[in-house]
Amino acid sequence: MPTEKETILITAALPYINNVPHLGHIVGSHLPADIFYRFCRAKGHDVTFIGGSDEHGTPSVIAAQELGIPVKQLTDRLHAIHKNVYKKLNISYTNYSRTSKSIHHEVTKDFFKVIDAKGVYLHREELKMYFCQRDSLFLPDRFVIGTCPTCGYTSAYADQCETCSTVINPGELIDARCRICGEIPTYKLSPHLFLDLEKLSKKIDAWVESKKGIWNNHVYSIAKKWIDDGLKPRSITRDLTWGVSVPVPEFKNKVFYVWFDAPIGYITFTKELGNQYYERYWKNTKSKIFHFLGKDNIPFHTIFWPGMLIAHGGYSMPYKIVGFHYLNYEGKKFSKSKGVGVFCYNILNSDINIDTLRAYLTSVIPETKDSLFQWNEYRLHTNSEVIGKIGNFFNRTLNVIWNNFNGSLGIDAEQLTNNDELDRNLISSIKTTPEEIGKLLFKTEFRAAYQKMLDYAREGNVYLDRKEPWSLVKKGDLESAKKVLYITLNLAKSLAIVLSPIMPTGMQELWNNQLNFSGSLDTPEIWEKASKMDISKGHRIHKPKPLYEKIEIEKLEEIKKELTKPYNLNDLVKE
RNA sequence: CGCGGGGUGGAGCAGUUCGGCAGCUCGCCUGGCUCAUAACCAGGAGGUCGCCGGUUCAAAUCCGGCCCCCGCAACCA
Repeated sequence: MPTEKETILITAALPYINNVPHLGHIVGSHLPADIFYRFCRAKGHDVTFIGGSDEHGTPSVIAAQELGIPVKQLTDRLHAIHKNVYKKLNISYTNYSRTSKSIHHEVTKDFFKVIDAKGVYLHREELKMYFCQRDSLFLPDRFVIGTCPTCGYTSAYADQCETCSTVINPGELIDARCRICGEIPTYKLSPHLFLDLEKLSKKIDAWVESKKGIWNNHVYSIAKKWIDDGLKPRSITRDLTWGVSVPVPEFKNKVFYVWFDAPIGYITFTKELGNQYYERYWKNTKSKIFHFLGKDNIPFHTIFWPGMLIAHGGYSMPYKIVGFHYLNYEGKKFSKSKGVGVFCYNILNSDINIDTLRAYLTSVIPETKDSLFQWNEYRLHTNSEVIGKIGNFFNRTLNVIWNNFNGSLGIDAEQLTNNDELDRNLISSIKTTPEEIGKLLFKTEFRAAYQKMLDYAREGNVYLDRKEPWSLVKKGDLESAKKVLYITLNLAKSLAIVLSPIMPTGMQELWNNQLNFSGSLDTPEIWEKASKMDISKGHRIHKPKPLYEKIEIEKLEEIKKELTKPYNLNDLVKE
């Protein structure tokens, strides 16, 4: 039965480019989005996967300034690193772009102009801001440092003290000075544009309400709570030069707030692929847009971004906001400043197996609460689950066929007569399990789906142990042995397909070089084949060999050392 | 009393809607088996279900109070 073909756009949260990504970023959006994308493609949906670097905003400007380089150089360099890291991890973006591109500036301005022309959802307000006379620049709060009125920390920001976490109100900071030049800033009025979320509140609420049961509970609750607390107008402009300039004469020296321009990137990066993509996903009420992101991003994707879309009125609304919790590292938080964690820059030069890393990470995707990355768990997972259960099943099936039947069984499903209960159970499992796994994946329940894949492999192992085809061969009962192996060979084919979204490289190698099937596991609608017993009579496999290497403790130490090596941002962006 | 999510053997989770012997996978120990990169089978150790109190024949589950972790708190993104 062919499933209904859906039109699906998948996005992973745009990583903010003031540093290199760590594993928490990978597991919290890029990886699940990629698994989902690969699954949807295999299922035959019309699907596209986009993302890109979020380059604008104060933190990049400050980071660049501290390194003494132009901000463009910083983001050029970091964008390249991000792009390479995702490629290395087999994150198969259809388009991984960046917000500094001119097309994005145009799309953002157009988006703004449509809202502006309606004259309903935007208004201006004067804000009292720090202003540096020497730089003749309004200073965002993070550009102003001074002494915290609560704890006396001398490098506190104007909005919040990093040491004692106190929120500092405008004007309270002692000895305020410009972070760029050290000058004592004045305080003066600056006009800004605001998006009136209060006015949009009812519509946002109705939309959120319609997502009950589709979104995960915590995503729905967070959105609902924000609305119940009362939405307030939010400024969408900043006194910076790095960003998308505001196409209004009065605001010509300002840029859009990064949180205004960044989500519009989802539209830009689709449009970049061609107008037909843009029309199909963003101008089509039937398209389903899935946003994958970490929990810190939930309010922005459930409130602010939909508010923008409603105010604009001309685009499809997101279908599902898939929010994840955080991954911790060996019991601590990932921290770039403290050097805790795995920094993906190191992955570029590492020979760590990407499939097994992806598999372990899938098993700890923080779907319902924060979870833990632990090196030894990675080793154990690889050795006992990926190799012991999955790899071993492939290996023993293929080896027995190779060693005793010269790689070809010479039968097909027609010859499966006189099946006993064990045979019937496994055959029935092949017919139904891929669909069950698919349902879980479509519901973005990745851990449960992966667990089912492992159980599926286990079923094959148990069947082999019960049937002992190697003993049947010894006894001379070749017909029975062939039957058993024909069923397990079909299971192997099925497993390769369902596992491919998580372990794309190894499964593809198995598919072509060992199972000896042609073509790619990316082929649309290949998922249907996973529930078929359709291997032909004359099919001949190739010589089997192990797909993955076991990780010994010494090897683990080596990988760990390599991947946790501290890096110097300065060296990465200046070379 | 700011809000939300979470707290169940070492790890990841299910069970809480609607109370009924605390379960699954991995790890650890013992034994069996062996085609395979040691899978599978049998057995075992390991838990105050965050804490305190209440309701009940019976509480992980219902009620009240509290603690801890994480995120958010709108000019950090």
